[in-house]
Amino acid sequence: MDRTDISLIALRRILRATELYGKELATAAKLTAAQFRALQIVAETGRATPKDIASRMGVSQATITALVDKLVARRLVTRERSERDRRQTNVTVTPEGQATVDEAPDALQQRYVRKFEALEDWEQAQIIASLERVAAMLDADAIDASPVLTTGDIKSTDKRH
Amino acid sequence: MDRTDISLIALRRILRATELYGKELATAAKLTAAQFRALQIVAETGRATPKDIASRMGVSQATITALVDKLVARRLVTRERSERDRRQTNVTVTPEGQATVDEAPDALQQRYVRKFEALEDWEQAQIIASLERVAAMLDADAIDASPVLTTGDIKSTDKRH
DNA sequence: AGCGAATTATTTGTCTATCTAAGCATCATG
DNA sequence: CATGATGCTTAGATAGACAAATAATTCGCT
Repeated sequence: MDRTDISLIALRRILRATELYGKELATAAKLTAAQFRALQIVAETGRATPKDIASRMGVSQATITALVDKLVARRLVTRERSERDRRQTNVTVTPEGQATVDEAPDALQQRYVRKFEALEDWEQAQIIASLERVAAMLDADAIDASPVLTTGDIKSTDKRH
Repeated sequence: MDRTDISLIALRRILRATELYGKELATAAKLTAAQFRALQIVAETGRATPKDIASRMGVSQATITALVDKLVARRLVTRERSERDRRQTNVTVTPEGQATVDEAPDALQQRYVRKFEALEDWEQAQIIASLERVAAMLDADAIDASPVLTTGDIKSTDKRH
């Protein structure tokens, strides 16, 4: 088996682990994976418009409407018309919603974070270089990928507004 | 922003690119992503039982029944009772099904393969080491990750049977 | 040999996610 | 102010997923 295959297999393991993690996380939070992702996006900065959420998740706005409906019903977010532009809706995380995200189980990501931080400097640097290299090889271009898998203290690289 | 965050962002880009690739692939093949994945699994060794497919995809058998129904309707696979164990069903890829997999569009993976192979030896080695490192940090353990994103010439690391 | 338990697949019913198309309100601009 | 663009929602459709129930078969044990 050549190196290309080996790298694909490792990649595949990463994808699979992440997917399973998503389900695990969602199950523990009593939400579906999609709902949890949406909630995370909102919680990241405290609020977001459906449009933002849709583009971050790569789905249509209609999907977000339904998703937000469910989150509102669970009182994890609220929905209000924006003052600045009354076509827009602000989806705002509630304390409960924030708590749900914060109390997400100590699974994959935290495991990853802990292990990553335990690495030697040079090793961290190498991994970053490699991951960025792979990401560059994979994505055609300009994909929005701010850290949804937030570690809790990242501020979104604010984009227009 | 610290290194952990940077690495998470890169990881996120990889995940996203791969997800989008899945959709792209499926659209081109006129199948949904799930259907395509199932077909790939069957095509990998020519046949598979619903049980195998379910565990490889991480979903229930009931889901596979419905998925295989659709693939059968499109004549991409056939279904017959196994001789060895008549509780089992063999899902076998048809020439059309195989062709569908083989003719999957020249998108992400091939882009990746080409670029990866163009790298210097030391760079390939570094990427592999990093990816495996990350995979190990992410997956709890023993996750089946044989190359579904097959490059066309990988034989499954045969497992019991 | 025969009975009960386990395994494999399917059916049925329900829920969620997702899309497209269409609609409504609002903003921006000529 | 009329027109078109933008942001969101609604409506209707399809797909994926699960749990529970069912059926067919095989296995384990006495």
